[in-house]
Amino acid sequence: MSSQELSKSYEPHAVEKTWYDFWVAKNYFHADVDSDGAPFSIVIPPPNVTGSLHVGHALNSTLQDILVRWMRMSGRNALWVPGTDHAGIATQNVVERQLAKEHIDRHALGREKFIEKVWEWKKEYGGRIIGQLKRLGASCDWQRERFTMDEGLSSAVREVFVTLYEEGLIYRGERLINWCPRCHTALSDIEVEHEDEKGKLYHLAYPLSHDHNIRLTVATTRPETMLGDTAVAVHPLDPRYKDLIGKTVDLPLTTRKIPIIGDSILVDLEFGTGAVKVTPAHDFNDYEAGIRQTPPLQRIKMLDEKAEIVNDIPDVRLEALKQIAGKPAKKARGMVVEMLKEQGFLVKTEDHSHSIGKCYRCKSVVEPYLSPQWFVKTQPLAEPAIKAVEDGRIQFFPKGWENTYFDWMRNIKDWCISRQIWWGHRIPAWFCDDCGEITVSRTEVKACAKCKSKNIRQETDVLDTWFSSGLWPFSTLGWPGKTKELSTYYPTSVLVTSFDIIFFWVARMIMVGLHFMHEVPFRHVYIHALVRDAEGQKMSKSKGNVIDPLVMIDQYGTDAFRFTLTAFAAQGRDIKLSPERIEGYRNFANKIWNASRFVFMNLEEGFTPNSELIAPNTSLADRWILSRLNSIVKDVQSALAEYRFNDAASALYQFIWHEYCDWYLELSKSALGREKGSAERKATQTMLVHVLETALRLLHPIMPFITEEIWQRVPKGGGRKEEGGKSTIESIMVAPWPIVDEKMINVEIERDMQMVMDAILAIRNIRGEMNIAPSVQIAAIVKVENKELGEHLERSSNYVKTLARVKELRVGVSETKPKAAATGVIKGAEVYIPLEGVLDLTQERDRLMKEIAKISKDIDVFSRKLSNKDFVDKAPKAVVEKDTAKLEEFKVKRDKLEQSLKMLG
RNA sequence: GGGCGAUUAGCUCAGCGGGAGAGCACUGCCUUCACACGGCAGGGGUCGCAGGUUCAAACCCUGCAUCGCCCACCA
Repeated sequence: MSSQELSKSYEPHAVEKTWYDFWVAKNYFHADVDSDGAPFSIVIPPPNVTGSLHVGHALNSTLQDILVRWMRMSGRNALWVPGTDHAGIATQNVVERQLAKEHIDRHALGREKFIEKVWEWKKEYGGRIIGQLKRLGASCDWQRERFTMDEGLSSAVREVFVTLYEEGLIYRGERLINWCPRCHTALSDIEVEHEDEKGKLYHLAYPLSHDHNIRLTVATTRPETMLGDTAVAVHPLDPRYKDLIGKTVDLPLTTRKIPIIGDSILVDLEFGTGAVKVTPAHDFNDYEAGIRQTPPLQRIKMLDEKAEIVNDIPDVRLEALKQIAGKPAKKARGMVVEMLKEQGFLVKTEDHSHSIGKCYRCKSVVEPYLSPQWFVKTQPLAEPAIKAVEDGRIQFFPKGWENTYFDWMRNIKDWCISRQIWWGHRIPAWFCDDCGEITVSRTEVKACAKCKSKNIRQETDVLDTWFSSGLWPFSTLGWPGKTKELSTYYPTSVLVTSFDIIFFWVARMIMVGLHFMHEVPFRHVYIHALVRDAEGQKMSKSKGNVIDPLVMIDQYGTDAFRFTLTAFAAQGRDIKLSPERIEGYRNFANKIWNASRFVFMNLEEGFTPNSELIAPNTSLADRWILSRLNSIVKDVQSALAEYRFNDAASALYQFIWHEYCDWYLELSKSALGREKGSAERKATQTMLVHVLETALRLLHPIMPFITEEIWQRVPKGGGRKEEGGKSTIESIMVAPWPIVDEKMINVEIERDMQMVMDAILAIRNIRGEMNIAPSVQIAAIVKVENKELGEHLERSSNYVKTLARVKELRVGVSETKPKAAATGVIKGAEVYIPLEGVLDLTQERDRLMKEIAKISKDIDVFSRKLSNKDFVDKAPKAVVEKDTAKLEEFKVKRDKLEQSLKMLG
């Protein structure tokens, strides 16, 4: 492992694939149910098969990988289950589009053939995202990869469906649902996105049946549905209209008379005209009002499943309807408005902005549509699910998301689970054409359960894709079988996901998991941020601001990319990502690389670290870096345990760069300069290796590749015994996680080291301010307050000489300031630099005056504070004492500075 | 309409009761034998606004403003 083998900068692409293949070959990612160690398990939020890796996946997977690698190193039986989701509508759309390019229509192809095509597509492209996860370094157990339409998962789906049906928690019924006219399917409430849009508010005049001279004006944004009106509602207390309740109006364009009803929920006295047309088959509020009324209102269907106007409305003047039949809703609107206008029923039109529901997959405007669908009765499932979070069996991180969860769960509505598409789990229900009975079964049905007729056909609808992903935490572990995987890894330890699927997925997993497993699906839910572009915009293809993770990986390396995501993964805040931000961490990777190069360069051939030398009785620098290292071990550990990924990352960054590299490596140079084989050199070499090796292990979960690449070159044998015999370990991935050694954390050592650092900084500061060239060696004189400090500094004079480029250092209690000298003041001492030769009196005077001004400000602040009686009386004693001491310190410092100024003349 | 979050150095953000911090950017010096993807030194902020609590407020409370997100049936 000679240093020549290491290039001058880290080249990620040369090593990433090699190590990933190595890990796979060694089977390190595989979790064995029989292995020792407390189980730790995560199931991946299965990405859509249609997807390719975007930054959201990259963040999500990086965080999971960090947890899994960390836990695996910590000796846990760690499992990360990967897989993909069949993503019903999304995938069907993709394949449809692909077929359209070949001028093939799915209806012409037929259901069976089309599904075959989708499978073919899945086989060819469905694995793409998995390959991309591997480039990211994800240590998933690929032997356990699952797909929501695998045989096993499909039987889990069927088991859950049938059981819920038998329990009366799944029912079929005609309800008003959200219909996407483009996808030709029902959607659940949360699959509808509401967007504000500018539209028109049309005022229509409906003549009273008993007196056509009096007309009731209603306001509507959707005039085309007026043909389906079955009532006009007014507020029962409205003095304008209350006497009309019970009378009827003649519905324009039709021959129908519809009642005027009173409904205080539907009608807002303040809005519009105070009178509302009621169309129960095409509006959710009207639908509710229709049920609420006694007797319930008729529901007249205007639209068919294509959201086209249909011709089955009773009692309508055919000429009006004939014209618009078969037209899409939007087109019909214009035509109906035109007709109303011609016949004098349109009073006025005004601009109006309101929110419009759109399909979350294709952004088409959804239509409320009355049709027979399958539903899950959610309330009985929601109650235990709410309780599980209330009593802490499931904890959200950050906790604030629990409120979001509660809000939704406490107002949950039945879940429409049927979709009128082809790709997905076909609902296991059979309709009897003879007696109308519905037979629901776990197995293929041949005859009607009631009349035994063979004249049956299976439901053509499939299930909402979220139905199967809701079972993911246990279906992937072999349920409904009673597998060892289930008993070992369920409940899973933590779910890592983003907030936008709390309702879609998290809530449903909790409901279904509790119902079927009688145990929560996961103990923790970590909700991470959304990744946005540098301006805080959501990334989208149309905006062209998408950052492709694979491009970033190509450009900066996987580790730099992962570290960036981790460093920005603060709880409760979105991540604004830009390439420049990744560049900074690419530099960090390079820094680690070069620090390692330095260490290796300074080891003799065949060097073996001697763990005996890692003891608290070596040099100050050694003891200091050990103390710092152990603090960091502690910090990283607790940060990860609390999902403070950014804190773990910045602690490591700070330690490795600014403590290990900036100080320790520099400090080690004097010891390394000793003759080969000397005790001091050997101890320092051991320490360099030990700290590097430990830091690599701490960093490995975040930066798996570079840490492995370097770790493989680190001479082993120097680790602490309780961390196991590292020399036999083949990979950092399976090396033990560092354990903090509290004894090594030593505040006195850190304080002593601080004094040395302060002295060095003071001298460097003078050099910088006075513009003394680095090549110029200077003399330094330190006047210390007491003998102990003097001895201490004396012992560390090598450090000061090397790091501050001092050729001669004098330390003593009775040292005095030479005539033309610059002064630096540190705690417990004064530093003088004789300025003969380079002296610039004016500059030095300026510097001193600036410093005096600064410290005078501090003194002011503290004097004022301490002369405040209330403060002295009421503040804690320790605080007052601390501040008093500080004030004294400042005053002494100022006196010294003033003295120096005087001496400069 | 309800809820949540944000507002701190030019930018991105940490800090969440006791002397305002980091990274990037900026300025000066340095091709010092690990690293110029570097080193050393430095400049820069009345912590969104207005009140209040407190001996003490970036931090707690109230209100306001701006931005972002989520939820909700406003015809």
